[in-house]
Amino acid sequence: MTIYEVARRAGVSISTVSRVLRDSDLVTPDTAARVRQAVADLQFTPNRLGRSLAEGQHAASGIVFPDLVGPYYAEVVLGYEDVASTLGRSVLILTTHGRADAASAVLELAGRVDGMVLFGRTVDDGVVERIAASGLPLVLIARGPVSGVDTVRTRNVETAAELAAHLAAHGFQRVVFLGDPAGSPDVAGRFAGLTNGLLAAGLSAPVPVECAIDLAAGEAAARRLLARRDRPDVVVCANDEVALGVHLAAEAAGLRIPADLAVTGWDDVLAARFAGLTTVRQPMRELGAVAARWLHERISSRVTARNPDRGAAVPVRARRRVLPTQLVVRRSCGLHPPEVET
Amino acid sequence: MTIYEVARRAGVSISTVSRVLRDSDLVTPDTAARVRQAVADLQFTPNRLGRSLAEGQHAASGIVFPDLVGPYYAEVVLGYEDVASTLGRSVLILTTHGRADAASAVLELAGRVDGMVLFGRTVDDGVVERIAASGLPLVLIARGPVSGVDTVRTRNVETAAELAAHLAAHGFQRVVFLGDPAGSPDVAGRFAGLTNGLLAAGLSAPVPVECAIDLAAGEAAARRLLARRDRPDVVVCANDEVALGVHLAAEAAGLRIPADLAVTGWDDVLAARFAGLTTVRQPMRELGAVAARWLHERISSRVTARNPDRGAAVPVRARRRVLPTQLVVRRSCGLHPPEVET
DNA sequence: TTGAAAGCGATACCAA
DNA sequence: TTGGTATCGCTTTCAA
Repeated sequence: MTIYEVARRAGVSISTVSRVLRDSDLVTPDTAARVRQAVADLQFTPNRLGRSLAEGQHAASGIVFPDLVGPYYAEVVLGYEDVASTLGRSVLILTTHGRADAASAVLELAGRVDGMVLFGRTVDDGVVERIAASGLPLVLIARGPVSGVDTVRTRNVETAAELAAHLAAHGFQRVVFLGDPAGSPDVAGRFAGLTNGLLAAGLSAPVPVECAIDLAAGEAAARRLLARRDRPDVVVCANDEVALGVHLAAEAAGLRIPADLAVTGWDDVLAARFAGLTTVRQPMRELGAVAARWLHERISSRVTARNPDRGAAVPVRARRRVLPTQLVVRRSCGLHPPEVET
Repeated sequence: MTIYEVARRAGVSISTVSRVLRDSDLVTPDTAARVRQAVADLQFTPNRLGRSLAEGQHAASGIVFPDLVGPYYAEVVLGYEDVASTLGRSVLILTTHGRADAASAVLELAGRVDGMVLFGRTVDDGVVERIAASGLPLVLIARGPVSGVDTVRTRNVETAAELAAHLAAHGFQRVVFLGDPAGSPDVAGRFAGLTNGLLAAGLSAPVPVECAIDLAAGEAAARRLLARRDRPDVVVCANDEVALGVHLAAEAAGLRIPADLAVTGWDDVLAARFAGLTTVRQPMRELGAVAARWLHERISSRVTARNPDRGAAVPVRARRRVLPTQLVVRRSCGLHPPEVET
């Protein structure tokens, strides 16, 4: 079923059918009606490929995640999809799963979209630079900046320092950080902020214990940690799921939280509320929404052969935005109110 | 940057470049090397539109959700994306948000993919039938069957009846169901099973109280419910988020769970574990994974002009699969072990 | 083994 | 206001 059959049925040329389809006003109401009738009769839907090829536009954008496990990514997708679809763009998602061929998958995706959003821990900066150099509009989420590319992230360092101050006020001494700072910029920022905060409070730097970002890993790591003679006072976790894993391990070991062990997380997922977990709230949907909006602006202001110069008012230089985060104190970090010196 | 430039640089025709790109063995290793060199030099990536148009294949599939809020959908996407991308298909997602123009958005998506998965509560059967009639491979999730279309769902009725029996054994009398059976087939099944189970146990049918499927709605509904003189013994919720909302409302009202009020949910999200919520576990990832696999089979066995008859062994008749679910008893439904008669 | 050329299904320019 | 036709970038016969 193509535009040719519609044209034949309506007794017009394909040009006219195309015009009617695009709501051009260069068509007599009468002819337009005949064409529309034919379209309805044949239940015709124009083929996107033909259309996109001719227009030089996919009318789609992509978002690349390292992984899709847990509420964090789900919320980001949600915010992204919502905005992107409102802006008339289809959404393609891709998960790299830390696979070795992630780069080729991302490159392949790049060929299907008018622009894309890349999370940290998906592909390395070399790939990002290559794609950026190809002229494809790009927005980065939760990763270090790449020259010339917009970046959105959430505040890690400052809020982690705030958390550290809070913990210091509780009087904790032995602080362990559960997570892999080398694994992601977000985690690195949290670790750095925690370190800063503890040092500023006159305490020693936290001990980092490498741990993957999921409940099972947190639980396993905590099991080992809690069996040690020099059990920590408080375990600061890279995210809530790790913290919830610690929670389970502590429970299994017969330790009470926070009496025997304090725990903190990051993200403020739903479960954190019910576990009474002290954590940091991130505007996850907003992260996706901002990325979608920025990407759209970049795409629609792009100067191409077919789009000589619409001259939208988008800054040429790369934008950076850091969304605010908020410390959420619950019972897992100790009895309250502590004597916080502010 | 097109195949023509690569051809010119390598000193061959575009046919040859295309062959090399497709790894055809009709090319001399020598020529192939020259072409690959040119491809590398120019950092050439073939345009997907041209390719798809020529092949008559998108190499992509879509999945349509009513909404993306909460862990349930996130897990389904995860299972879906994982399988689809492994099978070499890009994934497009679309959320209808109950919008009025959902049908046109879905139809538009249909033009971008080789097949798609449709959740319940997205578009009505008329649209599904129309798309199916157009020949696009389809798989339905969590919705009533449509003639000729594969359907995957999870067990609702039987497990809800099992839950009912468990609650009856606890001795509860006044059972309220929080959720909208008319709103989705899943919820309808849960309500029906609950009713069956209670009646079978000699109790009266549950009272349905309409409520949207989210935490805030559950909390609000519970606030009203708990203020009433004839407060229920147990509130059976359409899903976990509603149940967690009830949890919060009960807490706020100074009621203890389960002593003053029992609550149950559905889905077994992470928070359920930490809230001690009795619920039903659903294989959500598996739901997405099965849908992705079935869709792929339908797509690849489709007989088209370009694919005369690969004759893959896919049944012609529509398949139906009901994935098993599992009752997870925790403390929110009462002190244990109750005297369950089995 | 390679190349020329005919599509694939739209859009849009240029004439009429 | 309409129609003819080149074009988008690639795949794939059909010849050579």
